Amino acid sequence: MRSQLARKPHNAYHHGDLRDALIKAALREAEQGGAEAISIKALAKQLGVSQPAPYRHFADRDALLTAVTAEAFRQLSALLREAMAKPSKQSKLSRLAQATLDFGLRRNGIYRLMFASRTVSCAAKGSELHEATRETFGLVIEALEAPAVGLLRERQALKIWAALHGVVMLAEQGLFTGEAAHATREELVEDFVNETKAALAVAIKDARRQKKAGA
Amino acid sequence: MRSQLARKPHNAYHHGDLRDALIKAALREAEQGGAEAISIKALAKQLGVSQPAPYRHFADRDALLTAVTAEAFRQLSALLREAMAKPSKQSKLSRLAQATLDFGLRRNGIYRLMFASRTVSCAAKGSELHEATRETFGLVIEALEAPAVGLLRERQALKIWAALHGVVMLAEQGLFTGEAAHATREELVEDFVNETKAALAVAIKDARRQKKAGA
DNA sequence: CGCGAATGTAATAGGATATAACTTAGATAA
DNA sequence: TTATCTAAGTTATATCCTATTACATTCGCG
Repeated sequence: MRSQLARKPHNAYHHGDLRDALIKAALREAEQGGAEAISIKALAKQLGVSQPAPYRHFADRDALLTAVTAEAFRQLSALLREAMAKPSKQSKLSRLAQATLDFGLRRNGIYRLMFASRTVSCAAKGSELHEATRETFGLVIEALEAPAVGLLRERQALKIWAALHGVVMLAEQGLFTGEAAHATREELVEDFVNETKAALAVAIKDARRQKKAGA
Repeated sequence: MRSQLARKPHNAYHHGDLRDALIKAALREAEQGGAEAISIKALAKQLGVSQPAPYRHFADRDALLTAVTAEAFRQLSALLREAMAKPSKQSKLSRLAQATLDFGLRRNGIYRLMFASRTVSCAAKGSELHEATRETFGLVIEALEAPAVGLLRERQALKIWAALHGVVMLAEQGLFTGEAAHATREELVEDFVNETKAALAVAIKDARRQKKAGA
């Protein structure tokens, strides 16, 4: 649907590129208040168009939220890619993990929009959103820097990804302030990272041993 | 605020015990659609009272949501307590973990209400909701069946709690359907449980060794 | 019994989603 | 170049929801 030709005017209509403007403005709104903070009416006013104008680009509020969520996933992917690319003495996985935590805490509302709503699970298989989430998860697998031994790699990716989300979730709930405040979020994330590395190392060794025994 | 006397009529006013009825009805609504599915107007209609009647018991929608969330946490606590109490060859931690996963998937909407909104983090220290969440987390610590060695026990509780939530979250997002579907949610949870046990055992041994060395 | 607080109702304001009918601008083709 | 078609936007409106205000009822207590 997005025109790949005509780069400059992109979708230049009466009032400019409303579709993209809506997504960007909605992302700004969600930054603090999450999905609830996104109001079609308010966005329209903010962008200087009439209140029903957005409905020319999105069937309903949910459709807008879906597009916004997809964009958020792409931004997260970009962030993770960047974190993994920059040279560092830390491992790729560690950098990805800390970047995810950072994203989840800094862009709190966006994070909730992405992971705490049912938007994602309703995304159809070929949809923009589905592709965006798969891309992000692909980076997690990449960050493991492990060969594809059986299905173990995917499993470890799932585990570290789950653990990361749990930490972000608890951090936002304030479970780290209180008697357990001694364990910083970063420490817990590093724990999970190390456990993942250890489990992967063991699994790979096992797989090689089996291969050798078989050969 | 809850009257501890007058058990039978409880708070029998004009139309019965509206406050509790609202909370229960709201929980029913949230069961499927999460917090968004809770409409004060609809609840009032359902319970046969006028639309503004609920405002006699809750300052606004948020106040109702907070009370509902607290009730949900108490229900989760009861479930976990039950799972931990029943005799089984599995460990307490394993039973707590699987029960949490079960709750998160079965009562999807309720779960999102509890963990995916900002309601909890806004709960003041002595509030009903805050107490309810602390009680639940207390059960996690209890399930570890570990002595209070330094702060390690709380840290392990945080970690397993975080990991569990991550698994529920990803499961609801459908990340387990697809190429990674081979790893069931239950398997991942059991992985985390075992890692927690292993880490605890090591930590306790270390702590004892240090104590002995010091003595 | 009667008074006051707790509880509930009717009326209403205000904000949000969404649809229908009409208008304008931009592209396309005879 | 102009007629026309379609995409994009506007005004008006229906519907739903939250929330407040002012008024009515009923319960319990002195």
